[in-house]
Amino acid sequence: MPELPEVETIVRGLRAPLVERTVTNARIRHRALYRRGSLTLRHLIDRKIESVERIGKNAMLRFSPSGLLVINLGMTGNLLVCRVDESPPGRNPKHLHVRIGLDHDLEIRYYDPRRFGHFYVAEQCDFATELNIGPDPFEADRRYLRAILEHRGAPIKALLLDQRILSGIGNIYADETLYHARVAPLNPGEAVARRAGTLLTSARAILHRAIEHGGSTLRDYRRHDGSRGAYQRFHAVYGREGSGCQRCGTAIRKIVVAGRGTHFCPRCQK
DNA sequence: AGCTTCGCCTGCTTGC
DNA sequence: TGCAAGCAGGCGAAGC
Repeated sequence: MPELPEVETIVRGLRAPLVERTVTNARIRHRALYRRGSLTLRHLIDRKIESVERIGKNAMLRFSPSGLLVINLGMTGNLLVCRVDESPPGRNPKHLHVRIGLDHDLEIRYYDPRRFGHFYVAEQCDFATELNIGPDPFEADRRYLRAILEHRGAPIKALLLDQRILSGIGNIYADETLYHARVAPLNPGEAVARRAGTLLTSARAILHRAIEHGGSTLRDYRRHDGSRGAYQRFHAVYGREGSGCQRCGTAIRKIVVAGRGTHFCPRCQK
């Protein structure tokens, strides 16, 4: 489940091999991989990759003279760059859904077992309205978050997962952020609005440290070169139900919030 | 409008 | 051992 740290890691790895490359051809196996309103990948042929960026949990390529490609990796999406005739180890060809041919005999490959990912091609795009991407925790400030939380009654866990409010946080880092901030996941937004600054500080600390470790690899996620992230070793609550809280020893509990498995310490998160 | 639930999708785990 | 059911969840759509 690639979240901000995983996508940031992938994007950093793809930048050097991709910038200045020109698209020569493109094949996509399922039209359903396009997000609603997207142009086709063919629109990008003969355009040159100008930059490789991260927007929330999405990888984005900007092209010259114009155009952009936003890739959402869903839960199990994988991006890599390789030679056209190469078959990377550990990747099942039946999950290869998109190939974008480049000059220098390179190509971008998109593997995705569950096909929850989406491609979006456009000349330009308003991320907030067209793609539901708000500021990420490094861009947002305390006042912004507080103003939104103040009049929301949904559990803070659900609000942290809402990409329109803050982008980049998924299930793992929502739980880790709430633990770090000592905020209980079922607290309504309005009840924790005062703690918006703490939440942002915690999110940044968690995300920053995860990026330093190349993200978390649970099963499918791999870095652009096929290696695994290491941050899963530092998870304080995610996937640790039943074991002791690192701060107080109380057993970590797992409940369902907003349809997601939610892990927290019932004693030190209030 | 805000909140919750559902469905997409398939590999892995669990239970009989 | 083998098979079916259950579980995982990002995100958009539907329902309330």
